[in-house]
Amino acid sequence: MESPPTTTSYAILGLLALRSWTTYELTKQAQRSLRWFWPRAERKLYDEPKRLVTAGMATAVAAQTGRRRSTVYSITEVGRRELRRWLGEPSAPPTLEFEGMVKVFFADSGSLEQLRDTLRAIGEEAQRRFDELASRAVEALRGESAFPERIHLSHVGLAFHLEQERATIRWAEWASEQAAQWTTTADPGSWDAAAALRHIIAERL
Amino acid sequence: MESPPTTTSYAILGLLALRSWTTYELTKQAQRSLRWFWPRAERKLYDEPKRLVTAGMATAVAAQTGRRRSTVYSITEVGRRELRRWLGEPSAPPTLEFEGMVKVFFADSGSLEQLRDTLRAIGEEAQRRFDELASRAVEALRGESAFPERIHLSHVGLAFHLEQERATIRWAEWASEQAAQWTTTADPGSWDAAAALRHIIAERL
DNA sequence: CCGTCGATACTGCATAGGGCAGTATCCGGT
DNA sequence: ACCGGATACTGCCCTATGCAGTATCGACGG
Repeated sequence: MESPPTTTSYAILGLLALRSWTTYELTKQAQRSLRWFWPRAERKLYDEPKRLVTAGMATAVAAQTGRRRSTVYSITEVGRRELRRWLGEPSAPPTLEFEGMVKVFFADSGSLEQLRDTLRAIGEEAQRRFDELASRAVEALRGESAFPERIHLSHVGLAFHLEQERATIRWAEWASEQAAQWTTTADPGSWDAAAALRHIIAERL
Repeated sequence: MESPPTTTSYAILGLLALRSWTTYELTKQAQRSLRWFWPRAERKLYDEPKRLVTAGMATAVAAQTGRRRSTVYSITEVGRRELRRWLGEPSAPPTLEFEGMVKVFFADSGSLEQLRDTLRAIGEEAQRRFDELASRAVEALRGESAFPERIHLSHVGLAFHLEQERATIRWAEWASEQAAQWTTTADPGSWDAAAALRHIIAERL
């Protein structure tokens, strides 16, 4: 690895610390767990383990299923040490990419109907994600987790994401109610901005 | 523009729909407003308006301050139409990149102290962002906004982000309390996973 | 026994995006 | 006359995404 390891490198390294995986398994696992807080395209997850091997943080063992080759990656002692060290480093602030919110923010270039649809879609998507997380939680309660010895860590993660999605669902409902009082997207009419804002600020702290 | 416009293209187009800007002003404005839901590096914001011009959605006018050149970009009628059309299209689901959460998720490869520090840093960062958003809200209440006719839209956005940060602050506190009960990062000891999870699920819905 | 389909197991390529360094100029204050 | 901060960008290298393409394997149906 000529260039220094990225957060993605350490995310993959973290998965290798749990057990050895083929790249294919690694991509599936990343979809299941990492997706929520470190989403990466499958394509990238095929490159990253190779970099870890170059850096001495992982080893690759070629496997065979009939004529089909596959590669099993495992963490090395160097890798464990590096991972441990990284866990003590300061983190980059979280970043959110939210296309729906871009549409809400520029809603005055479109119609009230478009805004309503955007808000509904945001709420529905959040509900879908909430349900997925909730069913993951229920599975864990039934002991159907892949790493039962790690449920304390997946629980705190789950709690965060459930909170986020729930906040989004409630916000989308509130925003729809507000927008319903507007004359057009560019003119809120008699809608009381100050009252709405006071409500927002009072609600928290 | 040979390749089709991206969400970033439309985000810039949205800003141009408000008024004309030099690229420099555009980057500052994007830092202020778009950063919260569509963060992009300054570098990218210098390229994007050129693409809009190529696509016929904006025009560039060269300006001069003494010997220093600058470019003022404005939206075209085609641009307004395109923006309006885009507002009616379905959006990509939101994605979150949260390095701190990667560290929490893999905390069992490190020490309890590292986990405590990570959770504290997450909470502090969320508090900082909350304060920044809150002061933005207070400015708006005092009528110090750059686009007073658009406060209804910035308010709904502000409400969302305040909610998110507040949820993060509360979660970081809760997670710290949970972690304080664990023996090590790999062993929660007598900590009751099921109780914690029921608490999480009961809390919402 | 053969075809198909979904899962496994990748690679190449074009483009978007990030981060950092570098190059200027302008303006206000000391 | 000089300095520092704001204005106004560009080049370069690397990360990351998305999509298409190439195979093989195993199960199931006809």
